[in-house]
Amino acid sequence: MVYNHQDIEKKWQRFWAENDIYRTEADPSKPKYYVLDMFPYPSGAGLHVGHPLGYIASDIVSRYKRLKGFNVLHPMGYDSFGLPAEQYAIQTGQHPAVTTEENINRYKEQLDRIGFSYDWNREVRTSSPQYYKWTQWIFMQLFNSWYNHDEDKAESIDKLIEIFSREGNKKINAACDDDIELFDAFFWNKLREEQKQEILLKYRLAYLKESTVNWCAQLGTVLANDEVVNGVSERGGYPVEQKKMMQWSLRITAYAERLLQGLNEVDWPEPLIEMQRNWIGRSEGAKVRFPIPDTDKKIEVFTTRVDTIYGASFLVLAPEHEWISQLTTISQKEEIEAYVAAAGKKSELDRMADTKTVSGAFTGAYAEHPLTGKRVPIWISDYVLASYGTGAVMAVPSGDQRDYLFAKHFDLPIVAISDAQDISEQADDTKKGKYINSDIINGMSYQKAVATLVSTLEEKGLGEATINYRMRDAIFGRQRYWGEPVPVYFKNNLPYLIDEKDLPLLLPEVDKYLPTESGEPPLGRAENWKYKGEFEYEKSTMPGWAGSSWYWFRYMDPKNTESFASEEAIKYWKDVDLYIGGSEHATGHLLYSRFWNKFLKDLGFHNEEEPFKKLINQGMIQGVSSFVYRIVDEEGVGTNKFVSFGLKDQYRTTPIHVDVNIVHHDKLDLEKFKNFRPEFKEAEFILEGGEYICGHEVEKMSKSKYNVVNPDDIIEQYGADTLRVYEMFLGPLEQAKPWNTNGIDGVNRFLRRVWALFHDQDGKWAVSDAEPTKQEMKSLHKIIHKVEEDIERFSFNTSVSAFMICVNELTEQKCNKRAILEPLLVVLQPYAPHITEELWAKLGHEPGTISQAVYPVFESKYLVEDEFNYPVSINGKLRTNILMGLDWDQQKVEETVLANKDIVKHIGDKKVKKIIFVKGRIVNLVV
RNA sequence: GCCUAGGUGGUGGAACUGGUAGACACGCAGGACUUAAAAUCCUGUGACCCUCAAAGGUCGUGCGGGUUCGAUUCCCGCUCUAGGUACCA
Repeated sequence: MVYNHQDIEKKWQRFWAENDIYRTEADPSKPKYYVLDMFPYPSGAGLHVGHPLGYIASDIVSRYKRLKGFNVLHPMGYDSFGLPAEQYAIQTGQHPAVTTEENINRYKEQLDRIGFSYDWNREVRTSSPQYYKWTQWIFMQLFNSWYNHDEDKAESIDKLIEIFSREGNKKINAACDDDIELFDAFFWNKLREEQKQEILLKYRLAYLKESTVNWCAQLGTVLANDEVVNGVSERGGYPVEQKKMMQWSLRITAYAERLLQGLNEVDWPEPLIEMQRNWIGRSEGAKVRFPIPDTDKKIEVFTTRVDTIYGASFLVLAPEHEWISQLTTISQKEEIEAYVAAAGKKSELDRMADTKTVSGAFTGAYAEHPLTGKRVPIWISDYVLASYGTGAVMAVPSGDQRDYLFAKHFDLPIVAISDAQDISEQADDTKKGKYINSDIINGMSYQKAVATLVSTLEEKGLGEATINYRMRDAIFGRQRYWGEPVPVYFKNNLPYLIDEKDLPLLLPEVDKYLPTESGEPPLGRAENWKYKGEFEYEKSTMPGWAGSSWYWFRYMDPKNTESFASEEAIKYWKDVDLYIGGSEHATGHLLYSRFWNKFLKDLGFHNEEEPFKKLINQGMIQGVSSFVYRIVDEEGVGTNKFVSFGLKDQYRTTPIHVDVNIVHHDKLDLEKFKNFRPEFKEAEFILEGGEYICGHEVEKMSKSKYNVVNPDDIIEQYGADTLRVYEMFLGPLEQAKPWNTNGIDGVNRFLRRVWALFHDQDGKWAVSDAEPTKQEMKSLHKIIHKVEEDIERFSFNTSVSAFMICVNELTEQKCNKRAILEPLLVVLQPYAPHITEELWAKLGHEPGTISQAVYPVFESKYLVEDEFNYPVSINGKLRTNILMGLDWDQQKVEETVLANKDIVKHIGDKKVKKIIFVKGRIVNLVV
């Protein structure tokens, strides 16, 4: 019987589903292992061959860990709220829920064909009310919490109210809005309910505030910082402008320090950790206040170089700074207003593109230098960003290149502050040398100067050491339809949570998915949509990342109606041991998830500071586009003649993308090409060696480039097992690589050889119960050891190679012995589950047990000692070229060889060709 | 500019803590089976030199140095590629 992948794979996939083979239950008698894939957004295009790469890797790890006796949680679900379904709904009127359902079904079908070991009983969909009920519920907890910096955790808002009514807010060290005013208990207790709510809103972790947001007019919504890339929207690439709006935000900045510290305890790729560090952007420095004479105002600046304070010859405010209009003198009013208006009109993109030209305007006002008391002019310029620090800087032209250019341009004083500085051509930010022109720190070194200045400023009440973070609070509202409704209603213009009993707050039906005529979000179209028939609901919905910020908890207990996951389930499954997904989520999903995880920990729902202990970024699989070369006539018009790649230089040609599915090994299938597009029906070809050879190029996989390879086609032709093994064989998991099918035949051949081991030349089942030879045992144990080692370090490509070697060796030895083949199937099962299931069942085992049961293959009794261990090199460390990885007694071997230096001819059964000595030590044995 | 990762045959890639560089696979060449093709199997395959052959030699992991008995691996400088990030004070 030949290996028929189509029948075998269908048969086992059905068997697994019908018998619920991969069902997982919490089982305290077994150690748990949680393997998570970043769940997909089910787009209309379906899966291409790049998507399953990470899923295959995680599936291999899952199956392997099961074999090792772990209780493995390996779920899959859908991040099913999102823009494309809504855009489609706007165009067609089709409800996004319908589109989403269809797409999910298609995804499920495609995923099932690859043979994953997901427990589909645990599937989650972020857009289902049973799921988003709990997303809303977590939002309510955020609304009901504040961040206590003294305890370094989130606490209930009730506790805050209690403190307010007892002693006001003077002793509170909270994460809050920066316009807080201090009050005592007496003041608080006298306030009306609305006034209290207004103040509390400034402390809540989910809060509503007038803030500058990234507004994308084309998408009709605001975007979070991580959703804006290079000044345009991440989705669609539309322009984004700054706009002031009342917006829901999450106070993620309260967690900045913990988010940073947590990075030290996770096992993540270094680039990703670095990205998050940069995004959080911690910088140590000082806040310094420059008083404005004749007022009680002080301009606060943030600087990382207080030591240069004596070189501060002017202040610069961002054009958006809120005091500008008050500061500006009458004579400067016109100029300033013109500048502010011009800066406001500039898009983020323009502002970034033009960093060379120096521009700015003088307000006419002066501040007082906090240490020298000298008059310091106040300027505005767009090189100062409103969103960073305090939106104002003290300009030190001698130490900062931007300040230097500004000073040169507007002829402002440049004061050297160190004797080691060279400021003739440009600013010099050296910390070396002795300070000059710097009064109290003259002659000091950097460290001492900073300490002296900070204490002096603190004494005067004009500054203090501080830590500034680049990260901003996360804008949480979206003016969209297809997202979770925010469980909030308004009374007297103030937000209140709906009753927990009323969760989930269902997404209402609307007639169209567009904003209302009055500019309200689509939910404004819902008729009679009022809380208790009376109060207006919040009309914006949650952003795409809301549902994905806690989903790994839901998999632990997906059907729970009492809580987001039961205490027992969380206690057992704890956290994600291995998380596999793309690096594009570095500053979005992965940051927000860590934030929600820490928040839920603070509330006592679990005990893990970090949700994802180990994380792997699978590399992107790019497409390889194929080209045919159409001959162009004198006028430059394309003919219907196509010339093969090697001969194209003899003609005038234009390259045309051709569907990669009709090209194999760069050779074009001429008949299929003629049917590719009607215009090619009568195509003629100039061949080389009887073949038409195509050119190729690596590009991103996309429909328009005809280079999308669909896993279904590969599975149809070669089978899911081949696809799985081949994707692993392609190269290191974390590396980006182009898809090509050039090597797939080799992998397919390997699987057929596995099949052939169990059959004789006529294709009849032929497995013997004979005792294996030492040679055969050696081949087997090499692979067992190698697979274990490779999976532990996520080096899947090398174990595929090892499998090939193993099968070649066994084939050569004509080994058809059960004692060898049975364990071989077990270790191969994670990579190729279908073919191994089939052979496993034929060996007389209960179907399904291979992927379910713990098999003692990895236990030591299967590892035979000593006799397989041959040293190859001896020098403190061992290399085993003959046998991979098995331990051997180094000292013993070394002693033996040294004692018999002249007569050693064999080690084990290997002939020693050469003993290499260096300085009397054996460095290497050539065998 | 800054941060991070990387540069190995015709190709994808091995070489895990410094120890025979190029495993495994693709491709290519030759052969077997076949009327023929496909499939399958066998042999060869880094470059160069030498040899009828066996054998042997030299060079070789982006470039230039260094440490070492020995470097793809460690150190210094440069260069190129990919990803991230940027008036962040």
